[in-house]
Amino acid sequence: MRNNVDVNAEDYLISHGVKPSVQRLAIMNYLFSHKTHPTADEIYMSLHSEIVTLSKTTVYNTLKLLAEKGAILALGVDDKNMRFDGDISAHAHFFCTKCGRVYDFGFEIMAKINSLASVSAEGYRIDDSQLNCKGICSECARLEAESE
Amino acid sequence: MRNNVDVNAEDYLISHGVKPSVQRLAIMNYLFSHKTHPTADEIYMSLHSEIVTLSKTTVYNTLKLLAEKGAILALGVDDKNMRFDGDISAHAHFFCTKCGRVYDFGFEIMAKINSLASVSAEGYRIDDSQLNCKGICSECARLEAESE
DNA sequence: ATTAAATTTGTAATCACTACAAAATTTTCT
DNA sequence: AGAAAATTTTGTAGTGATTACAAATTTAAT
Repeated sequence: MRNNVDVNAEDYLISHGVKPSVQRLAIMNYLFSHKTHPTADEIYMSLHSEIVTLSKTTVYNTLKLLAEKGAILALGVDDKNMRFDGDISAHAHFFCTKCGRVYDFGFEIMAKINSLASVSAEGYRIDDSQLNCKGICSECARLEAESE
Repeated sequence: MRNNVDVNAEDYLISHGVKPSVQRLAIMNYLFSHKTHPTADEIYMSLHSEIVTLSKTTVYNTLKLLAEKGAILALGVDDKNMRFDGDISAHAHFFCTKCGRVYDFGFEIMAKINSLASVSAEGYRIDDSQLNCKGICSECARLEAESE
């Protein structure tokens, strides 16, 4: 399930209670094919060329809807922009404060966390659980080391 | 260490490499005595009465400085406002989407996560690690149940 | 005391995101 | 099919948290 390459976006939306439309399918497919955790603006910029009439408001509305329906993840790792992820399987995220890229990791760890009864045992009804990490990614660390 | 009631703010700042000042001490003490994970604006509003000359920019600057120095936590649980925490011990946060309150929990879980080698083993240099949860808190759930 | 360095302050700007209402599209009903 | 209702999309205008910046103030150094 980690790789939704062969998942049909139309069926996927329907199965999450979202009525498909040209715009919604385009956004969903974008998230399926771009594992970069894009911002709303990046999605808009990219889809704008193929759907000329697309509005930025629609992108925001759709992303909000998809997140509410549990079809995508709205990530809070980057405190400047919201980032979106078409992969809803349990995993953690790493935000590089140097290059701004968001990486997936910790699939095992998040599965373990979510399986822990104690997380939900404190009387709260948890709808969303995210493990967000920040720091310097390996590539940026290497570039930094080289330039010295 | 979970309760910094008896910690001297001046010593605390110095030990974190922050030169104390009237404003910095006031903000640090506010976070020590208010476990509500306040926003920058809430801190400003509250301290404004005792330090009349206080500027909102100073509050933002100070919070940023303290977070960079590791003296406080800048929380990304609430995607509208940044929340701040004077308790830097490893623990998770729960944001109630109904009332907006932020609760501490998962002290054991976060300690476990941070001790797991796999978290830092993927080549990234992790500086900050947060487990952020969202949902409905027990009080809001009770109020909702009563009104029905 | 003077000069330099660090800190604070206020205003103006930024920019991600949302509100809102009109326009366009899709669905429903007869 | 055709009209009416419901849904979706669009564009503009706004909001509000955060930052940029430069002047003013405070603190430290010579």
